[in-house]
Amino acid sequence: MTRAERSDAARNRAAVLAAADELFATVPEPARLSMDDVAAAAGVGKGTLFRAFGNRAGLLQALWQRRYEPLRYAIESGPPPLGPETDPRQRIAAILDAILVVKLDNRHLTLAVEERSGGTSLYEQPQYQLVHQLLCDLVRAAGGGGDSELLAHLLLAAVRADLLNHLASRRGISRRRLRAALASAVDLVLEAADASPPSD
Amino acid sequence: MTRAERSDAARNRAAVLAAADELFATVPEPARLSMDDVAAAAGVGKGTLFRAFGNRAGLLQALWQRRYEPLRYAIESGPPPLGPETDPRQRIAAILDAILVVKLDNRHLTLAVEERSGGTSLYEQPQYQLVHQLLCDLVRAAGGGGDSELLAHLLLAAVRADLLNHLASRRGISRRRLRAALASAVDLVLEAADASPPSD
DNA sequence: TTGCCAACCGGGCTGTCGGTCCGGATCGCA
DNA sequence: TGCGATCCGGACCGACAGCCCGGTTGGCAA
Repeated sequence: MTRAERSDAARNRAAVLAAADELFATVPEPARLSMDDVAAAAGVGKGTLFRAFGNRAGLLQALWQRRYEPLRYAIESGPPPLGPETDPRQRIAAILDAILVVKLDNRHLTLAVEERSGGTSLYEQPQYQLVHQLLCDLVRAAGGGGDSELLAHLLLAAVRADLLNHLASRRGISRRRLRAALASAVDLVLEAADASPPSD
Repeated sequence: MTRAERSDAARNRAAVLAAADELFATVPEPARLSMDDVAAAAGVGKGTLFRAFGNRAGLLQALWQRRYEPLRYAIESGPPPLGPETDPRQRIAAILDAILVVKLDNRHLTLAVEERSGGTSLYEQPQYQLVHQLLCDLVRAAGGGGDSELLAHLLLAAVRADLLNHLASRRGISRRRLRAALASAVDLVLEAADASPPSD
């Protein structure tokens, strides 16, 4: 049984989240943003920061979760095209498009979140595994005859933060073009998967 | 004009390459392999190591280049299916398959190479840009009607080192299954791109 | 063979950063 | 108002990339 958080702890936690959010939005290179920076910006000691979030990854997870929460909810129990009542193929496209947009809107943060740090890679994060599992099911439901598990990984590889960041920030490719290309690619893969029946 | 390397420098350079190759092949977590470790294993001072390769990224590049060289040569001027005389669509498949295999055979090394370190991401490496450019051209030549530049990025995203490492090492997925899934995915994308004529 | 100097060697040193620690302050309940 | 559990904060630690510089060595010229 975890006891309720003391009021000062809650206050500090909120201050850290706010300051970190602000920092990640403005800083040019998220990897260069140190925990000391965050603590200083939040007007809080480093110890406080680490007690509240465990480690850097924990802080990043907390930040990302707040950003991702609305989308997660929309996918789990919202109306079409994200919600469960949608045709699988359209839902896959809608979900990937939504993820693309959220990641673009939070480039630096997602970049930091997906950064390999410690021993944990992107693929071990529960966030990733959840989406992957969902996509797996949807691909199967959409009649994909191939290796749905790996295909789901490939779909998600298309919206990796560093790729998006490179294309959008470094190369200056417009959001519209990115969305169009992703939609087209997804469409092609699923369309074709549907056209060719399972071989065994 | 760069002067020729002194013989002791060449010897040390070779010792470092050999030792590092060995280390990256055996170590479980390449990110944990420090420059001190490499220097010690090579029986060389750290200063020597940094003078020879500039920084960690330089060492990794040198190691990777040696591994990648044969493939690069085969692609640039070898016989089919990798060489220039191949039908574009088959060549794309062959190149991606070959890259997949090389990366699987040098998991830890490629993992370290593609690790984002300093300010440079995978997408800024000349190695990547070369392959990307080639794939671009091939996709166009294969009659892809869509955004060939972005499509080439998506194809390469399918063989990212951390994805492969996760699937092969962590999840224990067989090489055969990986190759089959990749081939199938590539085929689907190109097949479909070919079937649907350019929209504008 | 010898002398000379530029190139090279090596490992100690620095700066940075994630993470820990613990004495002191604070909260909240009785 | 008293008291203990909880929390605060910044000094501290270990790890690591990269720099520095006094000492050494290779290789050319005389």
